[in-house]
Amino acid sequence: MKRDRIEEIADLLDKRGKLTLEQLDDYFPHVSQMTLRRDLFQLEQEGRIIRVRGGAMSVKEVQKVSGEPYTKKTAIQMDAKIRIAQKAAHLIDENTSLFIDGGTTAMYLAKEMPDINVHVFTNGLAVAIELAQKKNIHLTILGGQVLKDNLSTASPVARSYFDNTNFELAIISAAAFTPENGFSCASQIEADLLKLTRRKAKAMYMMLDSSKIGKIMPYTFARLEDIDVLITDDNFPADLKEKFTNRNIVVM
Amino acid sequence: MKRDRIEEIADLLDKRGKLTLEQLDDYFPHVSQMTLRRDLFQLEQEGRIIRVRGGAMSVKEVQKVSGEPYTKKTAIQMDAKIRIAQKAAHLIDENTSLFIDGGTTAMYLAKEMPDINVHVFTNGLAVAIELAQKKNIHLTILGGQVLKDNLSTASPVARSYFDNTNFELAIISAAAFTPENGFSCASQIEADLLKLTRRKAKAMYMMLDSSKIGKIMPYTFARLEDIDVLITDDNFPADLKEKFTNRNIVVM
DNA sequence: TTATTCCGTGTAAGATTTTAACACACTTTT
DNA sequence: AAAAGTGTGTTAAAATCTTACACGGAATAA
Repeated sequence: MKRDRIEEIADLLDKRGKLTLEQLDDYFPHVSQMTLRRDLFQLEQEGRIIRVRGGAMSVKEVQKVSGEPYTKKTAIQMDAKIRIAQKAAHLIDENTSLFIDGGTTAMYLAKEMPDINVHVFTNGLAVAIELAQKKNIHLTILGGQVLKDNLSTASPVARSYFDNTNFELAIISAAAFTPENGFSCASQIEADLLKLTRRKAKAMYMMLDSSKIGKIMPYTFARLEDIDVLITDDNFPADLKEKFTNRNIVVM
Repeated sequence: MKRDRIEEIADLLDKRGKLTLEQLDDYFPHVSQMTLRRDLFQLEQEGRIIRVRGGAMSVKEVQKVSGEPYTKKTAIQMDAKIRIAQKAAHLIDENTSLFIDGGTTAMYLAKEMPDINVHVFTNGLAVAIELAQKKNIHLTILGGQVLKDNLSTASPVARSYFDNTNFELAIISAAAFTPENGFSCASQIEADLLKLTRRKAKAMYMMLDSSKIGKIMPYTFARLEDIDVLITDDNFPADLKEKFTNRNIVVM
């Protein structure tokens, strides 16, 4: 009842970005402004909206605007990445141990992750911050030098972490992909880490939005056949999809 | 003139997250509220802040992860902590290497840090995110299990990082202090890290707001005489101050 | 130089929005 | 059945914001 209305308000705000109390009143003619105010107050407490004079706006909306290098990046292909992240989140089973990389797609995955009992290793600061909010997720961040452009860590020392840890699954993303050059990224040290990850993990899922296809970055860390599942969006080319399915790689 | 003030307001908001008009008025006593309002309006036009009832908040603040327990904590004694952080920031020289812990005071220090060429080691996620915004700061984060309540990392493996690194200075904060029990914190693993830090660093500066005095936490990691400089606020008791200065510890 | 315009600012009244306090109906607990 | 709790509406008061106008100084034009 009350909760339904609050969720509806949250939805509206996420869609419209910003609403005045008057507009809200039009949507909900059967309750008073005061009630709507109280709903907004509650949503504010939950950190989902910001109340501004005259009404409220969605936090998500604000997060879209952005100015910084990293946050800027998150705007590109955001919708596709969120959808990919949602698919990936469904693939994660309880009581497992997995690695997630530090890219922007991974950050969306972190947001979409169910709050279940899993152990996550990551080299992404933003990923870690997101996951830290989930009560049931055990979280370990790999140390090392912080790469400022993507807020991930990379360090030869990371290897020492891996010596004593195990995980079944690695869910990672690449900055670029071509069938010839495989999955590549911008930094050598990151490529090293991901290669190492490939060896440690029993399975590797790759998140790749279609904008990455055809691009080449300096350091290849995996080839087409190295992965087990490819998670992508609807614009993924059909002919390329065949190349994966021919090798028994699940494309979804 | 006008632009300077506007930029200063933007800076303040980025650091403090949110300010009321009254607080702004305290910062800028020589101009009227109306002028500040107009400044805020302009910053809003530029998309850098959001005006909320009573004042404004930084867009960057919103873009950070919202609603986590950590941000709540930051409200306690915020003003004192910021002042302490400002003092500490002035003590940092260019071309040095230092360790900063992961507490909330440390996060304010990170915000106040000048963007100079230094190498910073930290075990704080929030600290790292802040410092990552500064172009000239080399940043290394210690890996390990993430403690969700204070967004810092702790791990026995952190030791392996320290084996190959050196820093002149450690600037840390404590959760509690009494003359008898020294500086203490809530987690054993964190205490271990800080003890180790003490041994690695040539000098140790302690940031301690006066609300911590008289409290005792389970794990002591340093005694009164272990530190070189104590950075605190104006409410620091005079008799206690003497105990430090008697041992040639600078209190500021 | 002098006049004119523009810009940034201050003041204050008026409009708007928000809060606080109380009342009421309805549900759940004791 | 009483008591406590929850969700809601109404209203007045408080807080905040906007609007309109005035003023001084700097820049520009005559």
